[in-house]
Amino acid sequence: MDARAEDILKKIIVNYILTGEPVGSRTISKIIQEGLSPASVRNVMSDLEEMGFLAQPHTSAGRIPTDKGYRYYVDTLLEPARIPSRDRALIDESLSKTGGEFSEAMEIIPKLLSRLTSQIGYVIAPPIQEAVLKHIEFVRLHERKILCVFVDRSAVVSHRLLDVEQDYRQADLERAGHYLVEEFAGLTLGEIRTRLVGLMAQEKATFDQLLNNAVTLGTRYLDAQQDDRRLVLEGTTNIMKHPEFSDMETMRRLFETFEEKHRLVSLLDRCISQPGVRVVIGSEADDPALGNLALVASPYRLDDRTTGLLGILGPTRMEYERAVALVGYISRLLSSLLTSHPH
Amino acid sequence: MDARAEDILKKIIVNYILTGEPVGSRTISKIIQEGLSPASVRNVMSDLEEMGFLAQPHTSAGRIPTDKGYRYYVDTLLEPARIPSRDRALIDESLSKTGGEFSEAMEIIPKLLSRLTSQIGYVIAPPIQEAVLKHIEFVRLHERKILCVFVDRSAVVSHRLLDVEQDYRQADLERAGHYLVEEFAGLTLGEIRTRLVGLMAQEKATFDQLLNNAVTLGTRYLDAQQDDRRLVLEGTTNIMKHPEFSDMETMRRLFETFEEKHRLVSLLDRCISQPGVRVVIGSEADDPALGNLALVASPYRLDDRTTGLLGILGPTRMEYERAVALVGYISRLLSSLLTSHPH
DNA sequence: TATTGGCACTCGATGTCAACGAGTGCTAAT
DNA sequence: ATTAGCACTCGTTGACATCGAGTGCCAATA
Repeated sequence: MDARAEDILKKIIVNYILTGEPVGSRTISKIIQEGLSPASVRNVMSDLEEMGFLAQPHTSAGRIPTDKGYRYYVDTLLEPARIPSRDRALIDESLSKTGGEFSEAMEIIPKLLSRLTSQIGYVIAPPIQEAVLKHIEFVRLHERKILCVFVDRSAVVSHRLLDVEQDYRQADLERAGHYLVEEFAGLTLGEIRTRLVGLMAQEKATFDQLLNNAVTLGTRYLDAQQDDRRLVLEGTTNIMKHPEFSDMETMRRLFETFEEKHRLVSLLDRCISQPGVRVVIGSEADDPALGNLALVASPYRLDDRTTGLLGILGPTRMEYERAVALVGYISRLLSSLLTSHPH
Repeated sequence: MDARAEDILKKIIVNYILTGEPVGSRTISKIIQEGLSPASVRNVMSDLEEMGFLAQPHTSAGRIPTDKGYRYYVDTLLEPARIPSRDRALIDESLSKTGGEFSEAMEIIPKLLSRLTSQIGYVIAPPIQEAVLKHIEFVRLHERKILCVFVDRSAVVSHRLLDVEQDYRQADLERAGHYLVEEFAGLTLGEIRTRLVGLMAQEKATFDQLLNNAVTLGTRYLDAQQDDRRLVLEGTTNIMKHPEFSDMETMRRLFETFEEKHRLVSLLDRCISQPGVRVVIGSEADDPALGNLALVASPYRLDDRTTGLLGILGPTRMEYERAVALVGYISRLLSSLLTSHPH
């Protein structure tokens, strides 16, 4: 792949992203620096097609990028874009309004991403196992039913109904909650689980009633705890604006996917490994529902752990430069907010 | 409107609901009991059109019902349908699994409605003012930030961040929470607000610190409390199955409406007044986004207050008999579960 | 040897036209 | 009051021609 071919590939992709129309040799010939005739451009295009970077919708149409073409573009040809200062101002202001409170950032960031890109914005919260205990509370609802409310350090609240065998008194439940907070506040759920298992292993008889309750209820809660990570999507309707999704049936399946959030989460999760912005294009995400969608994702750090993910989701034909720049900027900003601040 | 016209109107509507095609005079002539020629049927149809019950998509097509036609059908011609016993079994089983726990019924019922009708199912929770205090808890997050967690008797949990002027100690917060529970458990938020206002009115100096904290925080929480009612929608993608919604732009606006839930809530709220199943058809809900949608709604009772709503939302061309029967049955069943059970 | 002008060819998009048929409204006969 | 008959309407379908953007290939060119 020589420099000229790269240049032409890039121009085709940029043009196609802009217009949505297959682009022909004449168009490229006109915008190219060194005067090249359409015929020459055609030769190059033909090569690019043979290499799998371009495709023709039909014989007498121009070329459009394939997923492989986008891939090459994103990996090799992408130039870092500057974020317009008004966008940057909006981001800075919105994020500072959260006061570094993670639970609020979870709401705002997908909205921000969606609004700035006209695509779908999303955020995935860190796995629940890494939530840090701030407060836990058991409330007796009636005879055998207890509500457990868990508060994470970042003010994320989750709760769960527990069916228990015996009838606890509310006062005992409170003491159990207190005990757990005293003992485990500041630890992650994962760590707490380990400790509880350890305690369980010790001989049960040595426990006093309080301890016993606390351990039992704590374990019950952790067991009931699903392994789901909260996912917030915003701007799903934006996808309907793109003409490439005019088929109702595909559309419907796509929206069903959006509703089954866990599927999306597990898909997105695979991107979390390395830091920095990553782009997954269409078929690379081996999920048929995401047929011609691409996603731009970046992990963010919370306390020097990189466990959450944020980004955008849109048609493969999207403005990658802008998207990558925005996602990168927001994830860096969020990370710094979350680590500088007490939460 | 004589009996024969009614009969014909009904047959047209039933047929149209079934097939989705405009229905012509021949079709009706064939299925009518007393032999009537197509020509006679045409005369009646012409009258019905003049009266505004039917319309023609174009001159050489059959007739389709207008909103007014559906209205007449629903009000006058609808015969109570029996619910297939397998559906009934499914409903009974699903609802009994909730154990009468309202918070769980909120999840299950819209799914049930959506699944049984292939439309959109929804439930609106009672207004927050009527929530009955079971437990309240204040958690100090940091200096000026407090998290308030509220638990309703039906295990519905809601929470809110409060910015406060002074730095409370966690122990004080706990005592304040306790005090509120002791004093006000079993009262609705509305009632509690009244009492708190009363307490505030008494001379502040007479309060001890504990009381003072409790009153202040309680009031702060109630003030921060938005007046939003929780709405759960399920099966929104079902709407895409219907050919009458093939236009992407309309579709997009519709889905945006679904996302702005408060708009839907206020729309649905208007139906809450009288008991029993109600049907609102298309234009009657003066919201352009719901263009050719109809909704079937029934309030349900929680403790002899009828304040929640449940039902389905679908195209005006829907099986009203089935829908009305299902919504009625489920709302009656839910009401009885919620009043017989301790929650 | 790389580039380019020229040219035949492909194929979707657009438009026109006729045939079809489902359905209507009207009128005159029953 | 009902209905058979008939002319009329109008969306749908398919055939066909035209247009034009774009291609592939080849021979000429620098």
